[in-house]
Amino acid sequence: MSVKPHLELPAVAEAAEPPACLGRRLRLARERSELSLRALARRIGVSASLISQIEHGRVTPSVATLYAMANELGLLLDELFRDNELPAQSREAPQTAATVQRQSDRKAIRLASGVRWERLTAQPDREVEFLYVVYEVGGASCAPDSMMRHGGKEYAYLISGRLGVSIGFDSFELAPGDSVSFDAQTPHRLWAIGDEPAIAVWAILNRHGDTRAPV
Amino acid sequence: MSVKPHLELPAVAEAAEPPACLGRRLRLARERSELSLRALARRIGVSASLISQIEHGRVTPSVATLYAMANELGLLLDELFRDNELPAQSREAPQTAATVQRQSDRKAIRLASGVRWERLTAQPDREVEFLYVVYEVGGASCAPDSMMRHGGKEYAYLISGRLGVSIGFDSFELAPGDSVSFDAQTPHRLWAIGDEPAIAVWAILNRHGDTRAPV
DNA sequence: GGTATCGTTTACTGGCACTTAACAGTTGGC
DNA sequence: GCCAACTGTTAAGTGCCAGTAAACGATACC
Repeated sequence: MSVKPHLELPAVAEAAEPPACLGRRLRLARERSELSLRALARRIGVSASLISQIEHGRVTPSVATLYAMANELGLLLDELFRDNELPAQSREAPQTAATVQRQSDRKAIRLASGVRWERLTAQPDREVEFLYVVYEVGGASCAPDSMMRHGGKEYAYLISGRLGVSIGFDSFELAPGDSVSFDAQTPHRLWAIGDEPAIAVWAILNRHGDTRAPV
Repeated sequence: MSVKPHLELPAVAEAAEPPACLGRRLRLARERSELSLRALARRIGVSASLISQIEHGRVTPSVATLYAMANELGLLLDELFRDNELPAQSREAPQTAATVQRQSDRKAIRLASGVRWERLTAQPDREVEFLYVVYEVGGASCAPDSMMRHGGKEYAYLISGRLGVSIGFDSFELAPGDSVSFDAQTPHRLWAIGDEPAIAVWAILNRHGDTRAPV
């Protein structure tokens, strides 16, 4: 990062230096979203060539640009460049106990309403559903004028975006870092607020009968 | 972001523009960590004045710098600048049902071993512990040569950093986005790997007797 | 008083995050 | 065929701003 001081106290940590894989991931995400270079560029107000260069690692974007890209592609900044490179090492670890669920091979389902569920447990679990949920912009857990009811309890932690939560007659707006928990018997509805997808971790307990239907 | 094109297709979304509160949050985080400007600056290899300017919003840092700062302060990039400003609005919402737990007023406990637990539920919950856990660099759930056993089941989703997981005789290394789940009866141990804190969301189910003790 | 800290501010600059423009490879319609 | 409209890539140039050093005023301790 920039010129090193000549005769200064030694810098303890170098750290930083965005990983090389960052560009590759951005490209993968963009392709997954089926956006062309120019389409994405227009959406976030930069040139197409810049995107190309970023994806090729020729330049590192500014925070603003990177942030806008991540937003538009519905992915987390942190996931984006923690861990340098998908580790071939951890792959070698046998899936033995089958307790670990890698991000890359989660089972996912898309709901029509603009919500994506990704199961965080390797196998289906009878007691708990542990989920990574993405509420796309405009997405909601169910139709605008209806609410859910089912058995069990729900716990959620909002990672990013803004999530609208209606539980019974109360409504809340969650910001990243906020969390909710409630009895799933009371009618509830969740939806993304604003112009970025809302991303949350959910734990749903004992939804036995799973009478999942609008009340 | 930079000069606007003169006679070009209109940019659909402006987006981006790091929020003004970013600096304030960084400062709060630094003060919470009890690091001086210069100490932090030295750790991440930049000048102290730069940090000051960033915290005052006079400049926006590069990704590398911001990333390094977030790391050093043990906070998430996404939490850092999604949601512009702590919303006074959501404050006005009555804590009525007491289901929502705001990030800012979580109950936290620090374990001696370099692990911080923050409770994600507004009240203690008898069935489930829903937690935000930070494993500081070098932090671990228990002593290096010991493991935990207790009742119930555990579910974790790694938000950032790297987390070592030993369950029974198996060991794993989790990358951000990965998750684990296991029966808490089998001896287990968790620890941060690498030079950044590991941050995870945990759901711990029915740890009834809570005979939390090294096996 | 000295000499550590602490955080702040000024003035300067070098690099690089951006741009535009031209490029080559497709698809598809007529 | 050949134009048009799209894909992504690259070269060249520049303006800005993320970074620096250095001096600043405060507080604190001996």
